[in-house]
Amino acid sequence: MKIGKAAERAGLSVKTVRYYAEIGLVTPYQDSQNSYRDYSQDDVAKLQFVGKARRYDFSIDECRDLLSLYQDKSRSSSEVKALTVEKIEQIDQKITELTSLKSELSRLATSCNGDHRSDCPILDALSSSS
Amino acid sequence: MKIGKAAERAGLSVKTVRYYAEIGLVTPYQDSQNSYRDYSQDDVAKLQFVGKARRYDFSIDECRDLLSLYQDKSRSSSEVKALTVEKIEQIDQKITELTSLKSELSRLATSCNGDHRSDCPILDALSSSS
DNA sequence: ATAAACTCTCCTGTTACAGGAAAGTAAAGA
DNA sequence: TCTTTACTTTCCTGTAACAGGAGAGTTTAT
Repeated sequence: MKIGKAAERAGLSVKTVRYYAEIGLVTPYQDSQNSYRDYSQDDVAKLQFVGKARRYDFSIDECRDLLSLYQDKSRSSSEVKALTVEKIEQIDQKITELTSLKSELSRLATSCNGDHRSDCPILDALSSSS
Repeated sequence: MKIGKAAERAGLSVKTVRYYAEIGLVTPYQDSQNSYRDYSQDDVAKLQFVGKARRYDFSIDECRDLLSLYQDKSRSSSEVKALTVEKIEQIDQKITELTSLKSELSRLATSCNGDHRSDCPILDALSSSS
C-alpha cells in the first residue's frame, strides 16, 4: 500500500512516516528508483510499534533498539526490560525536577499580590543574586 | 567588562551570552563596529535574571516578556503573576503526563520476567493494536 | 480528457544553544 | 619589544523529530 494508507493505519502523519523511511527506521520497498514507496503489512506493524513506543517517550534511537529486539527472535526479554527500566528512571527524574520547579514557582506566585501595583516578589526573586 | 567575565558572573557560558546578544535579549554596548562587546553591571544583572528564569523553565520568549516587565517601572504585578501561573499550569500538565507514562511503563516492566528467555510482555504490548 | 487527489524530492523553520575553525585583539611574561 | 598565551570575533555545522510548503510528477475518478 502507499504511504497515505500506511500512515493512516499506523496513526501517524505522512511526514512522519516519510521521515522514518529517510532515517532508515522503517524502510518500505521502493521498486524502480523513482516510483512510490510500497508499505507491507509488516511495515505497518513496525510503524504502529514505533508510534506506540514514541508515545511512551522512547526516543527514535531507543525505538531503533526496541525494533531490532522486536525482530530478533533469539533475544532475551532482559534486554527489553533493561531499556524500559532505564526509561522509567529518566521519566522519574524529570518528574522530580518539575515537581521541585513547580513548588518554587507556586511559592513565588503565592507571595505575589498580582494587583495593579508594581511591587512584585516574583521579579524580586528572579533578580536576587542566588 | 568583556564577555568572559560577564558570563562567569552570570553563571552562563560565553556561547549562551553571545547567543542572547545575537537574538537581542541582552544587548551590550558595542562601540565601533568591530571591537569587543562591553557588558555593564546592568547587563550582568539582566543575564542573571534570564539565567534564573531559564532555570525556572521559562522559554526565551517568556524571558523576553519577563525582562521587559522587569524593566517597566509602571507595570503591574498581575502581568508577572499571570505568566507565572500559566507556567505552573504547563509544568503541572507535563507532570501529569509523565506520571501516567511512568505508571504504564512500570506496569509493563513488572509483568516482564527480564530473563534469558525471549518471551516479553513489553514488546507484546508495544506491538498490540491499541 | 481533465480535474482532483496523492506522491515525490528539496528547502526552510523550529528551540536554545554547543563545538569548532580561522582570524583578529589584548594582556602578560621574557 | 617580541612572543606566547588567553580572549574575543564571526561563520558554519549539528542537535531532535519532525511540520510546512514549493514545484513537479503520478494516479484515480469523473
